[in-house]
Amino acid sequence: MKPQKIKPTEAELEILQILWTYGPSTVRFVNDKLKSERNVGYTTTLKVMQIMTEKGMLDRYKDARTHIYSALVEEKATKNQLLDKFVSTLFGGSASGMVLQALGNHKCSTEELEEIKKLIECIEKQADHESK
Amino acid sequence: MKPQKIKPTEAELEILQILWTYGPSTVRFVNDKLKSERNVGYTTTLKVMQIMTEKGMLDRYKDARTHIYSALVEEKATKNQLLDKFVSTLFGGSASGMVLQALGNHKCSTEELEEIKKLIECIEKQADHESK
DNA sequence: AGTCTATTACGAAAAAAATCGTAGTATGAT
DNA sequence: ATCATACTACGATTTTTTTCGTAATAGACT
Repeated sequence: MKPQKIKPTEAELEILQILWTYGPSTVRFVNDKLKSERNVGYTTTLKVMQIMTEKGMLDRYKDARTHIYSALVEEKATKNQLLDKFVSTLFGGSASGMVLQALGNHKCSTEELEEIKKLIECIEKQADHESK
Repeated sequence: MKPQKIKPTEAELEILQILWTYGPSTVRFVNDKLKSERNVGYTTTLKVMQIMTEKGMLDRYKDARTHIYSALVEEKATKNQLLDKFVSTLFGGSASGMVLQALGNHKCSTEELEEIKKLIECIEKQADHESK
């Protein structure tokens, strides 16, 4: 089965991000989180989440008088797909090009940099093994 | 002067990418490039480029019977801004989180990995100096 | 001059996304 | 039972983006 094309809109992505971070939530909760960033009405958020449910991005169940929504699309897979697209549109498919620009412009802590280095070494070691 | 908010749409981004890569071009050229990816009519591309010109993203001058368009928005700055937004929407602002996921999932050549490592060491060295 | 061709201008339509008002419904409190 | 409250459902509107048809224009060719 081909991995379905996930193509959330901006608004949908914001909502997914909240559900991924905090787990299954009510519309009220999601809307409150959104409002800490920008102004958005309750029914707007509700509507978007209803549409997402129709599209199969979210699932929901009734709990007392409210609905609890949860993300059906998997966080890692979705982000990977978006990352892919981002890299291919903006960096001609070169992940390293994107990484170089990201590192050059964002402040990462020393710990974070160390973690990245560690991962690189790990990848290199693997490649080394495979080539034997 | 505040750096203007650049918010190209998908279609606009594709066009910018072509202009950044190949330099000032005609609509015909851009449309041909686009068509190698997906189907899009000539007047569609023309229209988008005209709108981009109105918005101040592109500039153009008349050459014989055609127009030559060029990007007014700077490549690096634009990509940085988009990267910023991407990181903040999808990775809670953690550039390293994004980098880790990117490296984990894209194949980078050994040379590319080395280049990234080099950059990291360079950044670390700088930080070290500054802290003295 | 008349015809062909490549391009631009203009406007409209279609499609996609975001927004919100209003009404209905159910629960809990008085 | 009545009222207040907190949701949901529904539909409509607005805004943004994409798309393209048609007509006007200007060289190039004969």
